[in-house]
Amino acid sequence: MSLTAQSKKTTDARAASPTMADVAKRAGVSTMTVSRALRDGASIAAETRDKIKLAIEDLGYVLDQSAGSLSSKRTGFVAVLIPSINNSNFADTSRGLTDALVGSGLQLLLGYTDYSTEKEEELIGSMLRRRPEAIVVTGGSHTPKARRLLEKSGIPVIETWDLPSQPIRHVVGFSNAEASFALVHHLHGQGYRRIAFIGGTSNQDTRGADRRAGYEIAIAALGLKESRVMSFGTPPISGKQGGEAIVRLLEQWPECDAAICVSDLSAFGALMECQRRGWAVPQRIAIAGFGDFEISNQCHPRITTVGVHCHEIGNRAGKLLLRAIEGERRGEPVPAETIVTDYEVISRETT
Amino acid sequence: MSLTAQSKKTTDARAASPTMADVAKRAGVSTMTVSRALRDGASIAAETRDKIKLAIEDLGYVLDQSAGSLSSKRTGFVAVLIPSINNSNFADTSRGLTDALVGSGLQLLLGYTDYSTEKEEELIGSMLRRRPEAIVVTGGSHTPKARRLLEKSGIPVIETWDLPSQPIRHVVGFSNAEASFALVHHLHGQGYRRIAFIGGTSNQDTRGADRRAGYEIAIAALGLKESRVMSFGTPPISGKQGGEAIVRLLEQWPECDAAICVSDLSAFGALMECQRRGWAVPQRIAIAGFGDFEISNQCHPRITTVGVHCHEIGNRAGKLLLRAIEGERRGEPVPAETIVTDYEVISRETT
DNA sequence: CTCTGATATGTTAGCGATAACATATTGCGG
DNA sequence: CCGCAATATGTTATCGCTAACATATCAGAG
Repeated sequence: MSLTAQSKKTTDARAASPTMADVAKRAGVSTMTVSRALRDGASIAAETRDKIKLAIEDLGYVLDQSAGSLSSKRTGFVAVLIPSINNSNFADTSRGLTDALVGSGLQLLLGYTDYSTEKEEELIGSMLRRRPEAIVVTGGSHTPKARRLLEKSGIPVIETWDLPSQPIRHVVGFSNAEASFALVHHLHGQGYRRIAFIGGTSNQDTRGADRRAGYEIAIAALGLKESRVMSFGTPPISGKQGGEAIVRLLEQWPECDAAICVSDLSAFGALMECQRRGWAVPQRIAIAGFGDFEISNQCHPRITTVGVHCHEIGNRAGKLLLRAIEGERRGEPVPAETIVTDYEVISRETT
Repeated sequence: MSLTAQSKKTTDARAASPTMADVAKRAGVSTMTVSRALRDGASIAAETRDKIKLAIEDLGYVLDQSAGSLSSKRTGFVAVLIPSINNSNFADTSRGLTDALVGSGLQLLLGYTDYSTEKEEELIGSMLRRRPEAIVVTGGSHTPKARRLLEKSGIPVIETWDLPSQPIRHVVGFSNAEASFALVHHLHGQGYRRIAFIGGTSNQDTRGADRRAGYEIAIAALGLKESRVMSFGTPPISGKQGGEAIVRLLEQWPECDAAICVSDLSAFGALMECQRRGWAVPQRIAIAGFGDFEISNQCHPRITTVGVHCHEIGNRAGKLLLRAIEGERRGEPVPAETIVTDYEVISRETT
């Protein structure tokens, strides 16, 4: 207390961050001018801008965007909910989104639902509290409350990776059931007749459930009498679980000549387990996956799978939401859009 | 214009989201009471709380946290920068962070640097503009400006996955060089003498560079005359690149009996390529990775690697930052802490 | 010279919540 | 039945920034 008393505002508690007012004062301009200098090409004299930049440097000033958003109603971010951080498919989708948003001033705020709709509901709540400018969710299956939150959010909502029968608004995705159906057809075309399906034990992973449904429908449509579904592990099932599942599968139905796994990861695990046990793939049993993960094209033998255009899903979702945000901003009506993305069976060495 | 004119505040432009004032009005209380009802155990009459909850339901009100943070100085999130979304090591670390932060009211805001310090600098800027309560970065290598930003940020800073010689503040990590050194020693102990190193062509990935440095030091320390470094591809190198690299390696140094790959992913690619070419692993050449990715324990044969405790790194970083935030809040001095995490060589079938 | 329309900057009034400080209201011991 | 502490609620003043609307300056047309 014996030292010189200083201005309360500037030296209170270990130097609170400088504000725009501090910068303005130092540069000898008004805060509004600072604000303008910090953003787009508002008309600012080069000299003034330089003075301001200097003051900012000197003070180590960093704009407080949350204060700015309160005033401007623009938070500059988009909420994106994906099931898991550790799935290259969704990683690709968020990469696609990021790519689409470059230069738009929008950032991604990612949230992970762990394949749980309850967790999704919670996340939607906490995202919405931060006022994103749009929200992208994975799949079309939500808790009633989550759905209500999305519907009333007042921002563009995009459901991805599925074609929900009752979309909330925009959709960018494909039919997992149809893609799975196509894969069964492909195996059938290659001569396989006793085709099994390996997946998780619950329907929490709705895309996994859809793929199983597509499998069942295809089996029936092809007149293959028996459907053989081996459920093992909580979705999303891991490589290890894929390995265990194929062992059980061949114990239960030794006559199987092909197995479709719910994802490439489980297909990979199944393949490795077969190698460990000396079961020739595809001679003893053919294996196919889903999703075209990088690993499927690297391992030996390479895994037959269904390529889904993950990056494109994200990219088109990103472009769509930019249009939607822009449209809403200028008060134009933005019609709900459904974009159906492509998929294709990629035949490789395991079938 | 012929319809009944309504209150400007409430029916302006397609129903702007209701505010706390709307809720307060409907519930017949003040905004402060609503604010209290929405948070921790402030003293609120049960009856009042119910009235408020009802009003919130009716209006579909969602708290605007950005407005709240402006006033309370608490944004409720922590910035986390990791090199890549598509690397299970970093995924595990952010999982560990998330786990540590459960119940603290803090959320993670993830950013991906793509192994680029320029991108990191940019991200640090945009993160800081949103006023996180702490920031966790990967590695100890930053641009000068990024470093300055972090130092002046006024929030707890934690560097992870490395032991920087001049830490900014807190550190949770291990020495990649040391771990790599240990792996070379292990291979040497198994009888391998002509050990090579496979990695990327640049030092952008500093952890990769550290691992190579550890390899070189070990080679010298063990008196193995020649160090054989095969650089191929821009880090982080993929499985495919690992596969190409091992082919080149054995063209250039056919006498090699072991290869250490900069990461498990490249080790996996190398292993698969060997299988494809009929080179027996580990008889023709032993292969080791780094990071103990799940895949290394699933493939066949299983890959020798170095287990680093990714989840623990994240978890301890999370706990550390909670302490630091709490300490700063109550004005206590928070000493810089360095937490060194463990690693271990995991010997499996490829060596 | 005056007027017009760029260009550059300032002023004022919030954005929607919360901190901090009142002010009722209640319960209960004395 | 008074007074004091605990409980429940209200008031006021920001938080740091930007929208919207002035205002000032200046070049060149008329």
